[in-house]
Amino acid sequence: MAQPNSEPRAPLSRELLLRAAVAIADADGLEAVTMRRLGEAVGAEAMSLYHHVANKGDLLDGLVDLVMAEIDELVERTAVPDDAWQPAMRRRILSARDVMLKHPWAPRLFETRPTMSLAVVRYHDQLVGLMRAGGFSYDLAHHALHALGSRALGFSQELFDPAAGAGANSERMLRDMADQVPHLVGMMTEIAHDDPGSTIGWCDDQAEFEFALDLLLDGLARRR
Amino acid sequence: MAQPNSEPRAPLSRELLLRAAVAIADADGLEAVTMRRLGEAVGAEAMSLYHHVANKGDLLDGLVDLVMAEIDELVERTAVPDDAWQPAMRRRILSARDVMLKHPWAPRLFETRPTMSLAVVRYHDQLVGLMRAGGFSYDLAHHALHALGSRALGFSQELFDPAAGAGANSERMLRDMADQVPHLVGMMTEIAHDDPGSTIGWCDDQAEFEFALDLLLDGLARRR
DNA sequence: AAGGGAGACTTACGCTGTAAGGGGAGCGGG
DNA sequence: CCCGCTCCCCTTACAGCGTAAGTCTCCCTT
Repeated sequence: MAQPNSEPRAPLSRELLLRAAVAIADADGLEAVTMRRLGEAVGAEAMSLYHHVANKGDLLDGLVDLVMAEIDELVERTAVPDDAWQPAMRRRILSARDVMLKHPWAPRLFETRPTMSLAVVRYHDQLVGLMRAGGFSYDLAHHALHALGSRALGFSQELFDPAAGAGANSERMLRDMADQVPHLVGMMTEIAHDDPGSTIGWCDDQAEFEFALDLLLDGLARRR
Repeated sequence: MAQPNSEPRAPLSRELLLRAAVAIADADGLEAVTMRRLGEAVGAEAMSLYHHVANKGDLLDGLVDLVMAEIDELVERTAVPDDAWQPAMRRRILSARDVMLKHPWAPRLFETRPTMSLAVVRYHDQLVGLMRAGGFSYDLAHHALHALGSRALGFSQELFDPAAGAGANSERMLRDMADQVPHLVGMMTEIAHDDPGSTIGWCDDQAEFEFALDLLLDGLARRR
């Protein structure tokens, strides 16, 4: 008997924990990432994890860094080096968005973390670098970061998400309170009429995101 | 002895609970609003609160409605009825921002709530109404809501908040990693040089918010 | 072979939201 | 007049959270 233990018992490193945590978050959401559940996923007890991460905050910070690395990787893979500043920023931000869409829990995580990781700071630094190369003053680049806000990282909290309203009956719900929100009902029915295919999911998030992004970038181009 | 109980024992209504919860959140943050702490604040046990709110989610929804009511009240008080759409929206959104600044926990609460309250829907409806009156198509108004995102409600998550980084040494921290983020260091030092008064709090959040808002509104005006 | 440290384990504490059931005051009907 | 019903508020308890503290068991080094 070469293996006295029936369990192979993987070596249990910080990397392993982070990847397992991503898997849990992707599958069941960020709130499902608990120390006990993570321990179970890697075949260990909750307290054993503390030999590889300082505490839960450290683990979450590790997740942020992992997501940022994924963004960097995607940016590098799609890089066309000598773009003008505007398409370059656009590409970078849309790459970030692609990664965020793969990890729906990431936006909330980024917003919740009390400190900003070095990876996030470096990401913004690179955006400022693009703008500087495009002739921006530091002052305008500074304004630009604030104008973009979370959109710079590829997301903007969708407060106005009709799909969140109990699924398929949200359209009906809106119609029921037609007297209370006449303009929204008008807006929804008209837009749904133009594109009768999808009444739920009646707006294309990707297109909306790009519209808003271009609105901002165009405005900045005009002020440059 | 007219009062057999030494404690006056207020009647303990939903309104009372909500107001006490706001007080706790204003004082110690949203995470301090627990059922036990709230019970203590109103002189009752935690479980007694469930006679007036369905559960904690219901309580938080009540807080959202309370904040929205405060916004509506402020908008009504500062209303100058027949503005053009752009200053009207600007005023409305900046009123919302004023309320959010009074309740720093509100943005996170709004983003965290799984469903959108009627009050929030009505707020957006009124924005669409303003845009319609200003000649917007429903399609453009729809784009506009997405472009504004959380800014429509007076906040935009400040991911890039230097004050969050351990207070007064964040400038020094940035300088220490100058080789890693050269553009940010350049930006910070130049802007701090222009206004040597405040190195921490070196950017005026209100001005930045208004810059971004106007960037968006101007862009929409041009596309109208 | 002995010593030591790394990495896993067990136990326990205080915190959370809330399910379940007990008790007393006020009030309406026989 | 008094019984019983209905509100409120109470106490108790449970499962789950992050994690402090202490213990055991290998394996590597000297």
